[in-house]
Parts: sequence; structure tokens; C-alpha cells
Amino acid sequence: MSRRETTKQETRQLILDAARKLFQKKGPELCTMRDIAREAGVSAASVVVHFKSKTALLEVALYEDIERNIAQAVTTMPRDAALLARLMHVAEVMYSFYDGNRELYRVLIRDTAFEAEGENPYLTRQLEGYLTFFGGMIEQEKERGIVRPEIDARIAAASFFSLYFSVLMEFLRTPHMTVNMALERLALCANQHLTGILTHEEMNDGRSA
Amino acid sequence: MSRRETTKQETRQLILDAARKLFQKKGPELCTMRDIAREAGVSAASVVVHFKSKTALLEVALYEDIERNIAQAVTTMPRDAALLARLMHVAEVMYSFYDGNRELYRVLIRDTAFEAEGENPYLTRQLEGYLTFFGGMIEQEKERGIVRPEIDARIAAASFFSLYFSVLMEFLRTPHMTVNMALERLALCANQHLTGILTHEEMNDGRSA
DNA sequence: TGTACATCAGTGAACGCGCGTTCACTGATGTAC
DNA sequence: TGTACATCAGTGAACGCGCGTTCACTGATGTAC
Repeated sequence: MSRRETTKQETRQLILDAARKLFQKKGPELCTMRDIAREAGVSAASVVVHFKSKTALLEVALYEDIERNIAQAVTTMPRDAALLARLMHVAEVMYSFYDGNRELYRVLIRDTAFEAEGENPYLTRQLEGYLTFFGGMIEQEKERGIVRPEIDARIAAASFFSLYFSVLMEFLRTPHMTVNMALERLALCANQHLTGILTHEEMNDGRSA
Repeated sequence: MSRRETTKQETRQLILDAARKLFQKKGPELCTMRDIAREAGVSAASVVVHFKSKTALLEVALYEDIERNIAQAVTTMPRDAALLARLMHVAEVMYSFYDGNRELYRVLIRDTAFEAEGENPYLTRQLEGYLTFFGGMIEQEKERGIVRPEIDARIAAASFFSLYFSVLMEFLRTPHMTVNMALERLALCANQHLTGILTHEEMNDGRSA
């Protein structure tokens, strides 16, 4: 990397650090692009050169932290625990992380989760990684005779993610909901997905259909 | 209602009609509060008097349509069909409705689904209505011996909603996804939730735990 | 190796736009007597 | 019933603010010869 390129990356990093600091401190709605530029010691125009919009800056600045947490959740995952326990482990790490600044992550997720596909590379990549990882885990459970062989592992992984994400949404927009309340709720939903809700007779009907 | 009050409501309605028309036509990002005021034949200040922000106006203008559709889905619901068929009926009506202007409803849902509890009375009310309605349906299925008696009907209803909503999110941000693709996906997830994914032996373990 | 030129990250200042607010006002409607 | 006053929905114009854009520029870095 040339000298010119390294200074460019340094500037970019200065902006990202300043953005993270101010977003954390005052919340994204209350700090302006110019605030961030001032904090970083660069011109406002420079911020726009590096990040095309405030949302894009928000996304880049914060998704790295999120990815770090996911990675940490994966490495600390109990190796031989049951499926539900593993899912709950990831959920606990992530909900606790978001709990550190709920308002900030509420805004971040709101602004990125509904963007068109190409606009949110981080989210798309994370979701894809999760589906592969959890889908693989479910496939393993099939081999161990714990999950039924005819189950579509990817659909199952996606369903667990839906439950995880919905509880997260409720958590982020409900201030009096604690991490434990969210976890309990998720555990109930996920457990239902594991065991189903139909009686045995109905299940056999449904499976043959 | 006094004369003064009726004219006030008329003005409000003029604004709502204009907003609906322009939002549908150009999308919410491309039309300004002043555009809407002009279309309605009132002053811009008047729009702000009636609706405290553009998002609030968007919400009021569009959620009535959504509620009408939900009501219609409920009345046309097949009476004696299975749980899954009924869920899919509602999903089909709603996904088809959103399909009429995906970009518009993407923005609407993005802007309202992450608001704090008190800020989105429509959404909160709709969700509550849904949970009561679907929860009741599941209770009925218990009596008919179709759903296991120990199942928490409200958690089950919430889980189905999570699956419904996640597929809707994906649908709204993925232009090439058709209504049928979304329905198929939801059917797979919801069916898994009905029947579970574990083998019978594991289920019995899980249930006793 | 030195010189002359090209590139390009970053600057600073100005601009346009939309949102939401403010404020003095108008005039119709409502009310007290 | 009529008059005098109060209320208040709506107006129009101006304002402040933040975002993102534009543009002529500076000066360090890179390159060609």
C-alpha cells in the first residue's frame, strides 16, 4: 500500500472512530456529520468523500462491533450442548451486547434491516454466515438422530433466526424489557419450534401431507 | 359535532386523501409536506397542525388501508380449514396487498415497526388483535385435540407472527421475490413450527424438561 | 539522481433542499348577556 | 333576538437546522524522463 493510500485509510479510521464515539455518546440523531468531522479533525467534505451518507457511516462504524460479538459468541459456544442451548448462548451474547446501547442499535437496525439487498452488505453477509453455520449444526443433529432426517435444515435455521430477530425487535423498542425477559421469551418460541405444537396424531397426518 | 369541528375533520381528511394519493404515486421520499399541502389545497402550516411529522402522516394515511385488508382477510377466512390454511389465507391477502406498492410499504413498515411502543398505536393495536384472534384459534384447536394441551397459545401465535413478519421483511426488500415465493417460504417455516423438527424420542425428552 | 509534471486526498466555503417551527394575522364559528 | 366578545382552525411568510453537493483550491505523493 502506497503512502497516499495509507494516509487515506488513516483518515477513514479517524472518521470511523469519531463516529463511533459520538454515536455512542449522543445517539445518531443528535450528532451531525459536521460534529463527527470536527471530532475527527477533518473537514465535513472529507466525511462525505469517505462515506456517502450518514446511514452508511453508521452502518460501517457499528457493524464491525457486531461482527466481533458474533465471532465471540461462536468461539465461546458450548461444544456439546443441545441445539436450543447453543441458540440461546448466541442470543444471550447478542442481546446483552445490544443492551449496552439499545437506542443506538434500534436506529441502526431500523435503518439497515429494510434496505434493499445490495445496500446492506454487512447484514446480508452476517445472515448468510448465520444460516450456513446454524444450518450445518442442524445437519449434524440429523446424523446424531436428534433432528428428523426429512427436515430442511436451512428453513429451520431461518425460522430460528426469525424468532431471534422478532424478539430482538420487541426488546429494542420496549425499554422495560430486560435481557432475561427477552431470553425467556425466545426460549419458549424456539422450544415450540423444536417440538411443534400439534398432537402426535396430527403430526403424522401433517408429515404425510 | 359542532360546525367548527366538522370543518376541521374535513381539512384533516383532505390532507389524508392528498397524502395517500401522492405517497402512492411518487413514493414517500419524493413528495414533500408542501407538495401534500398544495395537493390538498391547504397551507403547509396546516398539515403540521394536524400531523406532527411526515412519518405520523404516513402512518395515519396508510394504516387504515392495512386494517381494512386485515378485516377483509378475517371475514373471508375459510371457517373449518386447518390452522396452517387459515394462517396462509391471511398471509396471502396481506402479501398480495403489499405487493401493490412494495416500496411504499417497505418505507412505512421500516419507519413504524421500530418506533417505541406509544408511538405506533396502529401497529400495537393490530398486533394485539392478531395475537388475541390467532391465540383464540389455537385454543380452539386444543379442544378439538389437534394442538397439544400444554402448548402456550399466545407464544404459538407470536411465533407464527414472527415467521410471517420475517418473510414479509424479506419480501419487501427483495424485488425479485414474488408473492408465491413468499407464501411457499412461509408455509415451510410455519409447517415446521406446527410439527417441530426433533425426532419423537427427543421430543419426549424435551417435553419433560 | 534530479527535475518537471500529474495525480489525488483533503479543504473550506457556499449552495439548495426539505423538514419542522414560529408568529402575527384573518375570519368564521360559538357563546354570554 | 341582537350585539359584543372570545375562541380557534387555518394562513402565509419567514426562520433555523442538518444533510448532501459542488467547486476551485492546496499541497503532498507518485511518476516519467
